[in-house]
Amino acid sequence: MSTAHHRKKQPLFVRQQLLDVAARLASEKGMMAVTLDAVSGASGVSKGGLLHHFPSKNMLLEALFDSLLERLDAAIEEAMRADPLPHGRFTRGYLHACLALRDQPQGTKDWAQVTMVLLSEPQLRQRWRDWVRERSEEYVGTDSSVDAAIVRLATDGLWLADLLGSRDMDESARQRLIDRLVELTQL
Amino acid sequence: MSTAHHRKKQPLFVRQQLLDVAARLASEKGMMAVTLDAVSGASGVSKGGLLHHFPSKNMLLEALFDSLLERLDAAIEEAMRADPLPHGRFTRGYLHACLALRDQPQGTKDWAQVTMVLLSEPQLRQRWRDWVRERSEEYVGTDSSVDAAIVRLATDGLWLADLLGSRDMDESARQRLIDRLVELTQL
DNA sequence: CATAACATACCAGTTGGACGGTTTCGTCAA
DNA sequence: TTGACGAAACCGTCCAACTGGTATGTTATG
Repeated sequence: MSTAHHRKKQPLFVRQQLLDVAARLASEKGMMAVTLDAVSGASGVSKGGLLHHFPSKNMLLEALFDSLLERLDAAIEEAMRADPLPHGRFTRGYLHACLALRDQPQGTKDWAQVTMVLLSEPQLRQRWRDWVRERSEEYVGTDSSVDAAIVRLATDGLWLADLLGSRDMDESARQRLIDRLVELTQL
Repeated sequence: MSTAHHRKKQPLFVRQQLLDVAARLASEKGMMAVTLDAVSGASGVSKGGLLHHFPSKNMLLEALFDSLLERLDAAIEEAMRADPLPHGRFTRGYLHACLALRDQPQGTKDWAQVTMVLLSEPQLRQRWRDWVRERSEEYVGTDSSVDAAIVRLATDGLWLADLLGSRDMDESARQRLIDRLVELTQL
């Protein structure tokens, strides 16, 4: 669809498109709706083509999950660069990265929803666990206070609340909550 | 399996057993593994019998989710009864209920994991959203401070960390974290 | 004996994925 | 510049296993 004026094959583009479609299906219809037929159908790519890019369904899911993690890493790194204070920097980066990812409509639709859906598969849970462990080891010097842990947990909770659409909180209350969380990282 | 010395048919027992098996499959193998064949096979009940108790797969999933919510409600209520201080009582009840549910091996294996897996289906997400909204309206008088909200979010995060098995935290650190959370509800 | 609680058999559609074919691409010699 | 050629990118078809669900039993229970 809409290859437009680019005539050359763009395998990376197709690959990304397949991931996007899989992500959209996952967030909108749930895990059970992510089938090879559905992905290939909704993306206009044949199933053979899909299986060329991702040799199996598991490979597709893992690739999707990895791309989400990369996006999160990039967002965290960006947030940390703008933060002069070392103490609790990673925790604040994690907080702001999660907040930033929920809004941007570009690329993968709903980052949080897709992540959640993918976490329902045990194999991908292990990947997440590894990610968490790596980070917590890396920033043990600056982000291991009790309050920092609480802020990170609350960030996960916020992430969870967002994806479930519990929109009972107005923006000002939300902002006060975030301010308070930032404050907790600095204690 | 193991109807033992009870000769009479026990439809409620069978029903509960079916829910347990579905829960175990969900938490151990993920959402994609929860099929009617798998549930009936693993429980020793025929598929016909399964579909007698739950007219469709959706009905089964919804019933399972409802049973989890009931369990959570009961645990919260129990925790709240033991709490003399009105201010922040629901938040503390929520915290302690989630902590209590994760340990007990009886009945449904891993409460958190199953809940998470079920939340990957959009239809069930709506049920959860309703649950949250009801509670937040009911306890608006005692549990609407910023810190209480943070504690509830952190509880969700803790719940999430537990289910992902991020076991990097030792018990003493965990206890200090919980103490701090309780402290925050009392501010 | 009516109804609930199961089991057994069966079905049409879907599933993941294997397979062989066709087009496009990069590259390197002539 | 060309053209050959192997690899990469993709398509269409086929299939066995499985899917959720129905229809029809059989047995227990009140």
